[in-house]
Amino acid sequence: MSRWKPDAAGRLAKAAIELFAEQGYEATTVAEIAERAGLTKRTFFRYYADKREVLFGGAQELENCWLAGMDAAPEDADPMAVVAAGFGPISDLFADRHPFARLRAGIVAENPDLQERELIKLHRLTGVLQHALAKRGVSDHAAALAAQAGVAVFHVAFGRWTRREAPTSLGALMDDSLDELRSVVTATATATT
Amino acid sequence: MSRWKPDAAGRLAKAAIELFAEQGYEATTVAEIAERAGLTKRTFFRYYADKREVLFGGAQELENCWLAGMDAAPEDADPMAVVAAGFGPISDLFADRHPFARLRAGIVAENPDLQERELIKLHRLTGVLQHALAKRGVSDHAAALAAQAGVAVFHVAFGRWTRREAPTSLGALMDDSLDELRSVVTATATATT
DNA sequence: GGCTGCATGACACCAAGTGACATCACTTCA
DNA sequence: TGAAGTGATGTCACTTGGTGTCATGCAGCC
Repeated sequence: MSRWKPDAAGRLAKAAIELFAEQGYEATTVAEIAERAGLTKRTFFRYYADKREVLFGGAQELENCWLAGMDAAPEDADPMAVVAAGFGPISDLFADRHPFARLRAGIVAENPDLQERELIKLHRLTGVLQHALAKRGVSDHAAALAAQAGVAVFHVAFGRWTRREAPTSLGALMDDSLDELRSVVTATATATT
Repeated sequence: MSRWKPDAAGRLAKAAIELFAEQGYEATTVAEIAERAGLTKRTFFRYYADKREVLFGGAQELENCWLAGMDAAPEDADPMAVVAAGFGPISDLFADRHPFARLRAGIVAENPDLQERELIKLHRLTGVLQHALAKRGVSDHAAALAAQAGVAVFHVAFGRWTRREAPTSLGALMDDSLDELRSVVTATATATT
């Protein structure tokens, strides 16, 4: 019918973000999003399983990127170092997406449903990292803890990154957060008993 | 119009569980649930915010119960002991609900949406416990860790409890899980570095 | 009796999501 | 060159979750 247009998924995501930012998540309808993208509601659902998912398309990419980074870590690295080996690639992945991430974070922050979905994504990510560590021969407990810690560090750093107007390096923020975590944990360890 | 019937919420929950068990969660419609309870779809949504919520009505009760148990802990108890002080009351709370819990667990296990919701509930619960600990003067880090650990112990023990056909004591299972956690953590601590 | 408050029913409505089929552009191959 | 195939999209009808609104019946109360 109408001429073919490239990157339908991308156009849908862009339209969605814009509309969510303009009118709020709940107030915008999937049909509106599709219309702004020059497509149809039906087509929207061919690219995204549900309305929320349009904001979480990056999750898979993040996962792959992190895993790839971990694969590149030396065989004998300790678990936390393996996890941290993903920080660099992740930083690169998001390097040019600061404006998008900022907008997105604001939208998610205002809707409980979206926060639910984000929580799930982080949870799944943790599971994936844990599994990857386990396949490297890391013990179950250590893998679980390192994965938890890694995702927590990413989450904190990413939050700080999106809250800044001027885009700093996400990688630096992740390194900082990891340092903080280390000092907190060791401090607790000394103070306990 | 029709004669007044008591415990509408309870009847809805009962009808829902039955139907979910018979036909699956997705395959049963809110209208069906309401009809079996002798009510209307509209009335269902007056008692439960959404279809999933009918399976999570106990969350608030659990939360209150746990907090009450923690309140009863001695002023100078260490954080983990405070959290564990809720185990007794929780065990009592669920004492006569084993069949229900068993059915419910089976249903939740088969539907991703319901698992999402359960994850959120646990997450919220963690936050509440953490806050309660903080109000007692526990440091933020310790509160976060103790809350996480407590909820994890509850989750594991509850899973084991529901998987048993004969209802054992939930309290005993929680105590066991806590012991396991302790040994795992100390073992890791010694084995590390 | 009449008033008030509460739980519910009845009804219309919106938006998310899906299934089935048509259509258009583009490719391939005889 | 043209028929057949393929992939992305449109069209349309439909189900279901969820809500707003108003009517109705039952209770207690003065």
